[in-house]
Amino acid sequence: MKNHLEALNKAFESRVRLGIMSLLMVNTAMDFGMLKEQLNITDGNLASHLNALDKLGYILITKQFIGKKPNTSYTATDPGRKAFSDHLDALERFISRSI
Amino acid sequence: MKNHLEALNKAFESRVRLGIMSLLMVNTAMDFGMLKEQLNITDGNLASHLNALDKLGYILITKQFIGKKPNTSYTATDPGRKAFSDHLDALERFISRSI
DNA sequence: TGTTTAACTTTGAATTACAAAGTACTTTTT
DNA sequence: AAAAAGTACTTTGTAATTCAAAGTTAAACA
Repeated sequence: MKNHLEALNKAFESRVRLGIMSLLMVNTAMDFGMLKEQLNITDGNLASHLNALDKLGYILITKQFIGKKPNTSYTATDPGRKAFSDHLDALERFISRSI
Repeated sequence: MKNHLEALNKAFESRVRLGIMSLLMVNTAMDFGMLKEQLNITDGNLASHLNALDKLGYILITKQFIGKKPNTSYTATDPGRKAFSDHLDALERFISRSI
């Protein structure tokens, strides 16, 4: 596929993963509950998308206890930030050619 | 889903349909062969995506003969242009909040 | 001991995407 | 006239993706 289109990252074609990554670009870290609330999806669905991003090395998962409660927090890795940023660049180039 | 994300149009989540519509925004009309060459996909795949866009009323299909050869050409309809433009706006708003 | 909370994992169903093969109709080639 | 090729599909079958719902684990609270 020509037209800058192949520069789009398949990982970010899903709205959920696009949402997760954009949240993790703005916020240095977010925990499971915060993501779930922002994205308004079921926990199983969220977990599976987080798992996909983790497998790609785009996010870092940190499990800890806050007080007595388990808390898992997610951060974008450098490769993740790079990949997302590249994707946004591709989208921007793409848009500016399409208007 | 919050964060402007629900404003994204599901029809344009696919790279192929994104590509088709962007080509039809720039070029007033394109025929099957041109689209196939630009997008570099099989004809069956292209036909099914064109069919999806047609069902949504986003493109107009015109069948004719050019010389002795059958020629089908595709144009973006006004609702199609509007929908695509709205999608790009949503993407832009989304991107500017994510960098 | 039983229930709740957090963060999953598993299951299953529905949708989507795609390549490859087949089709219809016409034209060109032999 | 018969065979091959071109255009634009449609059909078929498979693989991948997405999601909700239910089940799981482990600790904490009542």
